Amino acid sequence: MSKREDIMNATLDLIDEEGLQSVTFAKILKRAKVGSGTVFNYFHNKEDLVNEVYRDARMHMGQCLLLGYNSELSLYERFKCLQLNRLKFAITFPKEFRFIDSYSYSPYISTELRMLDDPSSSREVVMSLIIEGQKQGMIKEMDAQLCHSVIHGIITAIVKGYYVQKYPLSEQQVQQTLESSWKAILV
Amino acid sequence: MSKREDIMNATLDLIDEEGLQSVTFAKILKRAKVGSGTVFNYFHNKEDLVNEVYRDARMHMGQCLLLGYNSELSLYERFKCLQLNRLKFAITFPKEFRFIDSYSYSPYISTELRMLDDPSSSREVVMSLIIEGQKQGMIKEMDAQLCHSVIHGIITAIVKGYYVQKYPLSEQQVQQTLESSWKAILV
Amino acid sequence: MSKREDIMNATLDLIDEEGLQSVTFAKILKRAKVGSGTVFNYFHNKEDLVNEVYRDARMHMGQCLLLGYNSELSLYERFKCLQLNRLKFAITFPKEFRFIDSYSYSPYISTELRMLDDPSSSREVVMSLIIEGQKQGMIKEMDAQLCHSVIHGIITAIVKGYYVQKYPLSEQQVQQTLESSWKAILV
Amino acid sequence: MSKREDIMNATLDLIDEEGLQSVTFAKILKRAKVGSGTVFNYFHNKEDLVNEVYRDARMHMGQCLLLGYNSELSLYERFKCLQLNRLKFAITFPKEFRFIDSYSYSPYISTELRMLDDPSSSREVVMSLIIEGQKQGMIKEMDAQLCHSVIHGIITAIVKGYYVQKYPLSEQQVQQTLESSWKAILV
DNA sequence: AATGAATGAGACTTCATTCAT
DNA sequence: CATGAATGAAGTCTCATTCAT
Repeated sequence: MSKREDIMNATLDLIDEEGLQSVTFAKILKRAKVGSGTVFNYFHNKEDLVNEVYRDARMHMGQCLLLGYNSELSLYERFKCLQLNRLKFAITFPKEFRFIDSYSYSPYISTELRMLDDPSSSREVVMSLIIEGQKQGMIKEMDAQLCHSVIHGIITAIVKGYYVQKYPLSEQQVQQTLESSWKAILV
Repeated sequence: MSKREDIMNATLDLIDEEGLQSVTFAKILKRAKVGSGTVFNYFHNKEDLVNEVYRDARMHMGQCLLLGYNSELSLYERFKCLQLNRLKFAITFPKEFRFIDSYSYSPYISTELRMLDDPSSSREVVMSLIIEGQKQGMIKEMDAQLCHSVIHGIITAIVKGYYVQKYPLSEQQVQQTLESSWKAILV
Repeated sequence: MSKREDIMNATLDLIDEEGLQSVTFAKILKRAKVGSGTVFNYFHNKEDLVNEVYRDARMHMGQCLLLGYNSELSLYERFKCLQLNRLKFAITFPKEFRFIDSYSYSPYISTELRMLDDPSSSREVVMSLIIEGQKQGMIKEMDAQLCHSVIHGIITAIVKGYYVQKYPLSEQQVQQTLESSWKAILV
Repeated sequence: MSKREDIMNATLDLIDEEGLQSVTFAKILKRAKVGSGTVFNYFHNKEDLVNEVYRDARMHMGQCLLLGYNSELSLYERFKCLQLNRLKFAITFPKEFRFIDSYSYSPYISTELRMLDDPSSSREVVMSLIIEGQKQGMIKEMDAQLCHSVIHGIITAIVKGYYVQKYPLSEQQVQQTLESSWKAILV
């Protein structure tokens, strides 16, 4: 693994463990096992490093959200695919998910990066799915953005509870969660 | 207003504006218009100050969440009351809400404080309401904590979208949100 | 003596001894006997500190250059006064003089400061004296700025030779220098 | 052109543009278009590189100062030749001249190098010319070194004014400058 | 109680230099 | 010879905290 990756991994780990505010170069260097100068051969400064880590996490999530998405499937199946992908991503890559969730609106993250759209723009996919459902009369006639917030918010809250071990997430509970989020926006 | 309050208000303002990580004493002192030594007459150190601000915010939210709660009302009305109270609090006191939402799991906030239960323990009220609904066969038989996460998550996501002006929150949209969260947990 | 003065004196000393480029805060702090933070209560950064030292030196020199200047005196006597004042300043305050001479065109010194005119603008006094002499037919008809460079250059070169002990500057040699510079610009 | 020369030229350019203190290897490497290791094949370290550049400049100036010098000519003509050579060198090779003038007494330049005598020792030529003139009763009886400082100082001051465009140096003004410096040391 | 000058640990960053390729 | 990734000593500067007034 390259030094650059070592540094980025160490940074993500530390952000997750101690919070962005308490991540120092000294800690990063020690964990990544590189000399202090090395970081600056790859990143212009600390903010740049953090932003690169953020960009990577966003790109990664963007890819995962659309895994196995098949526009031929029924509305409900597509909905479940997208919601499940998000849930799985959050569970499989908790550090990435938490970092994105916690710091997207931190002043440390540049505005342009925050606005970053996923590679294949999963956000757009979800939005158009909602609108399609509304046209079909299945999904409630409410602001599509609001709708999006509702279903996204459920997943986010669920995984956060899972992280702090308020409950496990068995197969059954995952299904219940998906159903809940589906029912929340039905007419 | 006392110096102590000046300091705490300035601190909350700055946390909301710039993020906890970039709040320095220098900025607090300037905004609160006090000398640097004064802070240490009221707070042991910076962590202590932040935790006091956090405690205040939590206490305040705890009070607001149960405003007008009447255990005589129907299950649905009680549910709406609690959800609406949370939504109103978030809209009326955005700085408090965001601070609590963003930093509850920051290492800066002491564990005991994070666990803090509201004065009249609104959390318990919500939980028992869920369990009561499940006994009556109205609310879906899923982990009560999970259920709680779902309805809480919807409110949180909605107000965050509102903060960044993805949509306004008209009376109608508020009602739609409450309905959504209710339907999300119905059998 | 105030800490601020301690710091400025230490800085001037070190610049003179080791050159601007090798002056570090560590050296300044040690010599001025102050803590590292103290400097930054008085100066915004290193460049600011150096510029303040430069400003002081320029102000000081400006005052010295016009000491005892009497516009009633004869042209030659006024000329000698000005030249002698510069020579004396250079001899009495070698650190200030060398600093000004060496670093006026260093990028470290801000442009505005470099352009700084002496309090009572000794430069203007010299220039008008030259022009007056030209009108009287005593001083050679050459560009007044060029004339000024000539007489200033002689003093500068002389004191630099004196600094490196190429020769002492006895009373007689001072007089010879003044005469030389006078003759250099006579018709 | 060899890499070695590329490096030395880049170094001189940068010293002139930004000052010795802010010249870094990174800048040199970029401008000279060589890898970082390459420098160390030619120069032991940074100080060594700078000293080599200085030596070259001094050697070059030494050669130029005696161009066309003819010991058969009259005292005044020889004087003018030497002074004019210095003036021309300064105008033709401003980077070399400024480097020598500014940093001869910098601690970066080794003492031995600073003392360096020109190949054909122009300094000695000027000095003996002065002494010869004094024996003939043409040049004022003052310390020969002082005398040397006077005429050298005039040229230095003139070209510095020219560099910052205080005035152009027309043929006439060059002649006036030479005359001035001659008159400055006449009896 | 209120102040703010002084402090120093520790943060970020630069840069000359090395060394394996 | 030529390269440039890696290095770490040393630099500048920040900031929470102390303490005499």
